[in-house]
Amino acid sequence: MVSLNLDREVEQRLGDHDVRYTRGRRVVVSALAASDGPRSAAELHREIGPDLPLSSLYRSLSVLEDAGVIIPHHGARTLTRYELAEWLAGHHHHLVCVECGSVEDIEIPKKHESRVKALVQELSDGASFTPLNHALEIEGRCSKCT
Amino acid sequence: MVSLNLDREVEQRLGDHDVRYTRGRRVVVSALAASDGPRSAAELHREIGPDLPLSSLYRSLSVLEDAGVIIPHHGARTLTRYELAEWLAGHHHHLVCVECGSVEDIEIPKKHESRVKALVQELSDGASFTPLNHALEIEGRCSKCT
DNA sequence: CCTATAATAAGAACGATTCTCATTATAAGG
DNA sequence: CCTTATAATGAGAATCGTTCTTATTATAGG
Ligand SMILES: [Mn+2]
Ligand SMILES: [Mn+2]
Ligand SMILES: [Zn+2]
Ligand SMILES: [Zn+2]
Repeated sequence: MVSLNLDREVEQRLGDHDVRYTRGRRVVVSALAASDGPRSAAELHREIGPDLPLSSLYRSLSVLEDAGVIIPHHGARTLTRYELAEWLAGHHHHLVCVECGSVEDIEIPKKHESRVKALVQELSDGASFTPLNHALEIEGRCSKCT
Repeated sequence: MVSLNLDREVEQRLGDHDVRYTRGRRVVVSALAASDGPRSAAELHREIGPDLPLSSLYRSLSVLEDAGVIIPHHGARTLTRYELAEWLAGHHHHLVCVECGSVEDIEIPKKHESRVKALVQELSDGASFTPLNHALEIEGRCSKCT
């Protein structure tokens, strides 16, 4: 899913935003690239380890979001999870478990995707709304929680 | 959108959960029934007025959620908005403005809805996921923010 | 090397939400 | 009507994720 030149592309993008691609930022991007779904600051901190303090992790997330490298996902109460932006990870949707709160990426076949896209455009037109993106979130129970 | 017997149905549901349909809870349900989209505690408090203290409002929201009368929506950072559950308000989707954060309800024609539903089922099957519901969130700019 | 600027890290501050607990309202029996 | 047990309320403290402040450290150029 993730480009082989991920670091190259992120470096480029951060350069365009006049910020450096530092160690802390690299490790965050790397952790998100290895995830099969969005991750919260706490989850990333657990995964990355205490070498990257929470305050620094939060600031890295903020910088990466401003640069458009990652995007926030708000599927759970009082918790923001992040994932690589779609220009890096590809367009996809989510399976959200109502039991354990986990969120997993899911891709949908192109033909279905184009149908959804057309529907989104049609609905937006009818509401004088300018669509930029759409998210299909499927809520239910994951295989572990069944 | 909302049943004419809303109060009747909510009263019934709360009774099944052994909680009373008190004044505070009624005013919250009424405010949500009058909204064209999900509302946060702060928004409801502004709308309802200071007669219902925030702490009571929050507890009313919690009780109503436990009873399945309202459901939380997590479209905005660090903020939970609530709306009437679908068995009361009907199934629908959302237009989310990335500029001002507002969220508006939108209904989609039945034929489209059934297509989406079929797609959701198909995707879930392929991931051994048990779907309970789905949410199509259209992100973009509302008419005010264009 | 120097120096200006950017990034980091520790902890304080903040805001939304939840909890605690003393007070008040309500329903059911007597 | 009273009584009494239970439920609900409201004020404020506590909590938790997140953001801000500020002193220190790292880095890119000159
Ligand atoms: Mn994702
Ligand atoms: Mn809605
Ligand atoms: Zn699960
Ligand atoms: Zn708007």
